[in-house]
Amino acid sequence: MTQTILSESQQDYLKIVLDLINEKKVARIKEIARRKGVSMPSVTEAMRKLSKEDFVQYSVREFVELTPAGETAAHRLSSKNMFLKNFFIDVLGIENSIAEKEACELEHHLSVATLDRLILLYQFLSECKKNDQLTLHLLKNCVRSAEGMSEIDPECKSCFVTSNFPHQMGKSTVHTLLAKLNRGQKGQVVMLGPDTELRRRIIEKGLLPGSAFVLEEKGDAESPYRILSDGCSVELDIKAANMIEVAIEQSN
Amino acid sequence: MTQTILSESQQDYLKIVLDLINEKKVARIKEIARRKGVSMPSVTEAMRKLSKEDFVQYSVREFVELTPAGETAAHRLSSKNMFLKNFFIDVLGIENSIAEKEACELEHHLSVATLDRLILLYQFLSECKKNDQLTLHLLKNCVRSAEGMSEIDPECKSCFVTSNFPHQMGKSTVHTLLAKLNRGQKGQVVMLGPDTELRRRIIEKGLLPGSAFVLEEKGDAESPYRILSDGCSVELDIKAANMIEVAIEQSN
DNA sequence: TAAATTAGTTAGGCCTGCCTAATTTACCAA
DNA sequence: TTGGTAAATTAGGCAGGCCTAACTAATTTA
Repeated sequence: MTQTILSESQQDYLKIVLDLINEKKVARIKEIARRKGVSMPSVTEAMRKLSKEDFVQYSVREFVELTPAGETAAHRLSSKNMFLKNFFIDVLGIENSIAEKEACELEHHLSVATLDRLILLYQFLSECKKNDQLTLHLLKNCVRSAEGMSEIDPECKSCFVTSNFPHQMGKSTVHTLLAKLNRGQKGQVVMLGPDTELRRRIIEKGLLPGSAFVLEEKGDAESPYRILSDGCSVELDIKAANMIEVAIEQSN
Repeated sequence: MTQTILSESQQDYLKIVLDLINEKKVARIKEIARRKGVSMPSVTEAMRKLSKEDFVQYSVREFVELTPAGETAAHRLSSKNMFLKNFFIDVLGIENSIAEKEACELEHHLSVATLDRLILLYQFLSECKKNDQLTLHLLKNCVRSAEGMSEIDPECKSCFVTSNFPHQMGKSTVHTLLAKLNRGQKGQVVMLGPDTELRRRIIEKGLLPGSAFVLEEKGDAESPYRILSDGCSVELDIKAANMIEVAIEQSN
């Protein structure tokens, strides 16, 4: 596996292409240029280069498509971005549009090790939600409010964590393990389990708390689970699938 | 004030120069090159450019010095770096050398707004230390340990926050406000107060939790406090000085 | 004090990632 | 079927931040 190193800019291109394909089915040079804020010739050039290194499939005057390698890279970046943004909004209480910008700035520079720890912190606060409202109130007041530090706001209703999750958005959900889902079921990752080694492998595949997905193929001891997240296919062995807590919509 | 924008690389150079001046009194081309991992001609060129824009004072074959503008920029970056590193180590439990590298990666891309929130989070955990050991234990177990998530380690002795502070390093300290110190006293910033506007101004000056300093000039309603931190002079009005909690060594 | 060593500079190049201007292609509509 | 228009490409340039090779200045050291 020749690990070609993608520059930040190249990764951005891949992410934009992925987004466009998910949103509009096809990725055109012009739209890529618009989103990246560069001129069309710059995009043409970049696509040519990415296609030479086999991250996109592209020939003159055709739509841009992602190769599996490109999809992997794009998805990785994209999910990091999503998580960071949620972290900033949910934990640090940063305003949406700023959080978005900040996430784009930082996504390239955050190592998996650190990301892992941030995820754990995020998960810790999720746990607190269940049994330690007081601490959360305090945290909210400290971190979020302008005049923090001393008073508790008893009116604090919104929660810190997972506010972008479906169950925070008016839908009623239940939690279960990914391994228990059936083919075709949709869900959203809530929590990754404790095994560090395994957790990192999952993180590297771009499956982070907040990732929405559909189960495409239910695996077993032999064959892997295959899920579709962000338009990208991700394979997980059963051990990993048993370590991922997910939220699914209540079926009643 | 013509806000010349410094590139990342240029900021790095300034920080390295500051470090060298603090450590070895003078900054030589060769040593800058070594630390930055570039060749000497690259440094010469960079210094020439920085000197043209008045961030360093430099003429051929002489030592490099920082101008006030350069010092400000360097100090800002440097303190951001220190804080991030501490945050990674103390809160996220990341291993020292990785934390250091990660801090260097991220320091350029973290906005003051986000930095502010991270500082508040850090301070929140400091507060917890006083009255909520249980939550900290949980957090420690969740975020730091490999097998997190479920068990509480009753043996957890080290604390999360401020472990790089003098009082964590075997020295006995007391906390007070910066405004109350006398000229010549040394201290370390522990906490910034609640006023967001003011707090940001302080953060922008590079005075963050963890910053060590000496009070050079005690101010009053008229004249500012002047402190020396990291070899850089920082001025604060009395309002700011009253908002900064510091640790000083016990004088007994 | 002359040779050797080390630090720093000059000159010339390279690569990335952009740009503008001019041209080509593709498609749509009359 | 023929313009017209929009999308994309080609060509040529530029700046930042690096590099190597060759040279010069300053400092040892013998």
